[in-house]
Amino acid sequence: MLYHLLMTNRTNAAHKAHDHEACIDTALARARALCDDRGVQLTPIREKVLAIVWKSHKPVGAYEVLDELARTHKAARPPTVYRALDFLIGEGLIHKIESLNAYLGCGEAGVPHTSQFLICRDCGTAEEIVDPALDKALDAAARRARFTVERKVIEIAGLCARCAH
Amino acid sequence: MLYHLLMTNRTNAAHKAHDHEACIDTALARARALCDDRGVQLTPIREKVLAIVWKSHKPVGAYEVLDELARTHKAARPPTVYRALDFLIGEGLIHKIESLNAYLGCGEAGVPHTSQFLICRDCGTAEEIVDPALDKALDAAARRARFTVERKVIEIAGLCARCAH
DNA sequence: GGCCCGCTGTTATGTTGTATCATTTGCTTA
DNA sequence: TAAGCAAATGATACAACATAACAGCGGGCC
Repeated sequence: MLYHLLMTNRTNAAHKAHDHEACIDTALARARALCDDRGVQLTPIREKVLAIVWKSHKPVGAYEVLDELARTHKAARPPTVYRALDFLIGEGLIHKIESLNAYLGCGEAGVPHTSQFLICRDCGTAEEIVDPALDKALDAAARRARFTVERKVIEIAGLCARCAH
Repeated sequence: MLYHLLMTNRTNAAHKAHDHEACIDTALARARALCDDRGVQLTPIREKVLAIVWKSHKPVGAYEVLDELARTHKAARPPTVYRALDFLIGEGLIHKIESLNAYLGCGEAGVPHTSQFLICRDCGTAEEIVDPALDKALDAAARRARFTVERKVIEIAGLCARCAH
């Protein structure tokens, strides 16, 4: 079941012209399943925030999430959003894009991985890629420096294939 | 001359217990030489900001720079600092550490390179490393995605060799 | 002199993120 | 059932990071 969801999502993410409704639904279903497995609460607010982040494949700012959330949840304030984002990051359901101070749905939720991001400055989309060779090279470099890795931020900015034409 | 400076600095940067006064002096001398070559102005404000960033091997926040700068330059305001930082980044004399919203002197100024950063969460120091293999792996990953790279952010957080003991 | 250009001064504001304490909710346990 | 507890949310205030916009100044150039 989880495997199926993963593959479905992966396929969608790989193509820009995809059924994004299905993309969101898949991500939410997977999130629900994961949280259920782990015994943590994907509360309505958290689920709504996750859905907002998944509205597109562009990283979304926290205050943009707040604006969206406030449409259905008048009491929403910055801490409401940041708590939900922190939870979602902690559960590996979204990533923070440090170079944009923005947040992006994780296309590999539930699968241990290190992501890299390709961020198009033209259309704003960010593609999450998982390249084990790159990850290994990074570990090797850290090891040479006797550095204990806890977190990796790899963000490549430029032009996506579509926008480079 | 430039080569000598580079090597001197590199040696210093590689050891934590180094003569940091010399480290700063070297960086400033190199910066002056580079700006002179390029016909751009390393004004007193810019040079002071560069010196402040080089005060340690820890990334420094813009407002920390501002506080320091204001000690000798009462008129300093946020734009003063951000303009200087932008200039220094543009000339490749400092780097911005995206995951910390902070700035770090570039140990390889004047040499075309892509840096990676090893940032210790314990002591706060950031080591700049240049690993061509890692860089190549990154380019290869981007190429596979038909992505045109313009900027790379590679920041590894964890524990440095000293702090991991 | 008159012009332009690069740099800095100055005021105000925009954007991103946290601290802190109060309240609610649902579960446990006596 | 009531007391107690933990997790989540509400609410207010503020801290930290960054930029917009316009004014003034000084040096080089015709």
